[in-house]
Amino acid sequence: MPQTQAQNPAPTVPNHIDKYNFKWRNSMSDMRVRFAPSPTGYLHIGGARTALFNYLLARQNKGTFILRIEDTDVERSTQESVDAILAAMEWLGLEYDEGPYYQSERFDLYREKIQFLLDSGKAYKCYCTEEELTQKREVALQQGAKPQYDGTCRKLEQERPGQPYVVRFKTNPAGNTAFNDLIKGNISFDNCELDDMIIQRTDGTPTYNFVVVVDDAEMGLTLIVRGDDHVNNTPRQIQIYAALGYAVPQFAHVPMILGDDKKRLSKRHGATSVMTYRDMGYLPEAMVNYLVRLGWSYGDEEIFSMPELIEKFSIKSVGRSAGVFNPDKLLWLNEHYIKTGDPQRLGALLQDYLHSDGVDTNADLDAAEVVKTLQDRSKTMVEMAQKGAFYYLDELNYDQAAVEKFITAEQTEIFSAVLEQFKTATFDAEGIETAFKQVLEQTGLKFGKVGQPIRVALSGGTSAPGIYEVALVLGRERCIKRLQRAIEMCRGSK
RNA sequence: GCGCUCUUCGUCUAGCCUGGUCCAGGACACCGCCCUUUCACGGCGGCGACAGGGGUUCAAAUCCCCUAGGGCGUACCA
Repeated sequence: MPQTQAQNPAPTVPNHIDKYNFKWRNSMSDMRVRFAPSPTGYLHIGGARTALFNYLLARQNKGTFILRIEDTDVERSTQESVDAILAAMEWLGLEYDEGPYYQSERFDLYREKIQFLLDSGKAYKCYCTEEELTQKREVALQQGAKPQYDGTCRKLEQERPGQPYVVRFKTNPAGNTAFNDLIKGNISFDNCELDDMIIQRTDGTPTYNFVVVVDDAEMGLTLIVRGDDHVNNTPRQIQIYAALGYAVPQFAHVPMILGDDKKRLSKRHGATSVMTYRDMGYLPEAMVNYLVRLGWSYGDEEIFSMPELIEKFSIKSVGRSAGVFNPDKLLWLNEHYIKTGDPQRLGALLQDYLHSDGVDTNADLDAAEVVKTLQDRSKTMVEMAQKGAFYYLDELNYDQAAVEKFITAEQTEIFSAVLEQFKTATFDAEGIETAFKQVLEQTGLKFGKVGQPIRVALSGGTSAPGIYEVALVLGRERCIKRLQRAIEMCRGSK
């Protein structure tokens, strides 16, 4: 871990207000950024976007992207959540350079820093009980006053050995604390709005607002990009940086993502877990593209590959207002990436989705060719699997209505004619087309008459890729088998 | 309540800093037409916004003020 403590010199950055002689980090060079999720659930849309922005910035500036797991709340943190977050980041292609660091493994460091604050009179022990505090808060709220800690223990003359306590940070009550947010601009808070926050719980564990400062500083972070639900925490964190003698990094607070009712995005708005989008057949590049465009833009451009993003992304072009998550646009992007994706790669993916549907893909079919016939017709990989299952199925799931209409005694002639042609035709695009032309000549029918019955015979339903394509991908053997089956079915019908 | 902050089509946004080129551009969605062997793809077109009110100015989406609405925070959660 780099030693970054306290040697940061002059705040030459004009961006920064430097009222209290805080030491500001002063450049974007050697950029170090981080994503610091707390492992209390899966990686959600909002977290993924924050991670993505950090990743992009790190790559663009040839900096370092650090992953840190904020698991100081031992009660709510789980290993499953860590695994889920790691898996989601990997899926999205957000590779980190350092970490994951676990805060739960760094308690010694935090304890040391808290002791330092205690020793230097910048923090104090507070013996107020939780009940007392909530009561005071309620009273204050009722009287229309600020629900702040009243500082009872701040003035305590001596310690009370044996009595449980929390440690509070002694906030500077005078003046104000300001910072220049790279997204939101200058933000200033009157210090009287800040109360003495708890930095160590009764059980001895440190709290978020404290450890986040220690870690961000100790890990040498130059820029903090995080959700704007943290802007209110920033002034108190800045005071801690100062008290600990750390240089203050730059901040960029990313606006929240809202649901369609303009409320903070949550489960009741539908899927918010990144990984469930994979399960629903979304491609990671679609998710990345969607996420980055939510709150950021680059002229009129909509489509961005990861390399393009690394080149074009800019924190300056990130909007200041919250954005509504729009599943339709995500779907459209997914459709786009499926349409333009590499058939080979999509073919491999398709097999996985097929397997999830219980379809055996051990047939001698070229998955890439299968994909090519379905790319223009599928918005998701799940949809592609549904539409493409018929290629692999030995026993087709016939659409009843289609069968009653198109696989009847009077179609037998068509099936037989095509069957005969297929037996001898050259089985390539041209050969198949010729075979059909022959049939049309023989029977004197128009393609419209022949097409649907054959489509149903080969695919089981009335909606499928073009007949020539289907026949070609299926290959002679399967086509013949399916046509024979259709003829049998015709006999069975009246 | 208090604090911070935000406000251009239903949604994501361009434009705002450096007023005129904006009776506001793009994208998704929606609607219509065309293409078509099914289903799709695609092409073309349409609908649709400067939150409201004052001011400054020859001229305001762009500058100033007020109002309204939204989001976040106000935890021994992160």
